[in-house]
Amino acid sequence: MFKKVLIVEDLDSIGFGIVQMLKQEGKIEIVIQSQYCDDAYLKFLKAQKDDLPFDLVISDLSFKEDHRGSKIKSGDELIKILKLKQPNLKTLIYSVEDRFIKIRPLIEHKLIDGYIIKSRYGLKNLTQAIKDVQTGKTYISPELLGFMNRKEVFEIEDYDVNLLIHLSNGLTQEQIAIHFRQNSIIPSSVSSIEKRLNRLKLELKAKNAIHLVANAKDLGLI
Amino acid sequence: MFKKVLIVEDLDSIGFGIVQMLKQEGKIEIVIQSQYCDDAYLKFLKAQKDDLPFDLVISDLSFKEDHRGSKIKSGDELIKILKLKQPNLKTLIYSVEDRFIKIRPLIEHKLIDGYIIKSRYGLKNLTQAIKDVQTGKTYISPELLGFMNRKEVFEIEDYDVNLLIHLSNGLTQEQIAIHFRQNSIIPSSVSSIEKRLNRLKLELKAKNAIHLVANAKDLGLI
DNA sequence: ACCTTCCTTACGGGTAGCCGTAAGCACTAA
DNA sequence: TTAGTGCTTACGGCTACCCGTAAGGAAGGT
Repeated sequence: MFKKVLIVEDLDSIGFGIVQMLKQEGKIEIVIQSQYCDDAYLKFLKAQKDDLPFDLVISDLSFKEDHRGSKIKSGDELIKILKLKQPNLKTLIYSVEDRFIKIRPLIEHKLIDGYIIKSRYGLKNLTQAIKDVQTGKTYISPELLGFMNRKEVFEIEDYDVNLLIHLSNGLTQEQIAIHFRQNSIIPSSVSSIEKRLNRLKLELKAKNAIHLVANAKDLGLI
Repeated sequence: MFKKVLIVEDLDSIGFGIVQMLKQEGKIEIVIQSQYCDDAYLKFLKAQKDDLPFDLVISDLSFKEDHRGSKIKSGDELIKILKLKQPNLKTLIYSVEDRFIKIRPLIEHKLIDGYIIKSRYGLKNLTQAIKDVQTGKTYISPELLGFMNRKEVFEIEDYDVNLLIHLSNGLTQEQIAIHFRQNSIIPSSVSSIEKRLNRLKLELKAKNAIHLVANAKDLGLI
């Protein structure tokens, strides 16, 4: 049974909802809440130092920037750091993000013990996830299970994403080639860039460059 | 003082958070919750029929589709219908949407009595909004106030949005022209389409068509 | 009627992108 | 060494797009 849980969630309505729910369930002794990744990190260190470490962290993925700039920008970054400090820590992500392309790396790299999509029944799924993780299992939201077995490995590398970003910023292929050459990114020739874009158009089923960038944005690639 | 409030919010964690908060405040007698626009509409009609109508509706803007298809797709649609049924109804939108281009029409058309952005302090703002609306005022989230006075009227019409959507779907200007001609949308010539796109590129500060579509997507125009 | 203005449309020259072909180069296996 | 493979690069023809110019037409004012 988890004793001490850290909730990291920027939106107060959701954080409040989770905390209230956990309190009503009444199974977890200490529930601490934080609205900033950096603040969560400090609370985590403090707890370790006081010899009262957390045994579960539930975090959102993306956090709005505000006047307090945060050094840690996202939930997966935060968890990566926390796991380094305390490898036996259990971690859950609770996020509206439902694009599998964003979620898959988190699961495959065994960064997290569960991924719950914030949905109509997200809270219910979250309580189930907590139970599963307690018994050593991994929890994946039911919406995602259908994707888990398909491997259709989108062979999209950082290079491709980089290329698409430059394209979406209005650079011509020529300009991208020059930029790549200046920054020693290979391949850098216009010809190779064309070739890459062709492959991407095939993979993302795009008719032309505009369509390609639009699809990449919809998928959350860029 | 509001007696009966309807909360329309698909994500259970948020709906739960709002309801718990209102209960703790203890100023509203009846709080009813719904996770679907269609269901909310039915509950609303039922309340009218029973002569116990709602006097405030707090709704999200966008709702995830799920196995139950909903006829009413968004919070603003819902509110539009409810206001027809009961013109004195007070309405608030509570949403993560913070792009002013999406929010402005709701405010300008006097569709809503307040807009609260779900943020770190969204719940606090929501309670303030409820108070303001009770006294006949309109509430706008502080994040938006800076934009309210600027009018820099983006002269972007449905025609332009339509055009951008076709473009983002990979149609060539030629194909769009043919489509427009077939559907009696004017102007329909390639030349006019080029001219429109030029104007849009100026307004959205885009270097080329790819950049234009990317910017339009970021702004939430398409 | 005539002119002005605004919008739509047409056309033509220059440019970026698309597509196929092929040369250059590194690495591997026979 | 030689042949084969895979990746990068170069080039040329074709298409789509970009941009300026100008003709045609509708609406409104004098």
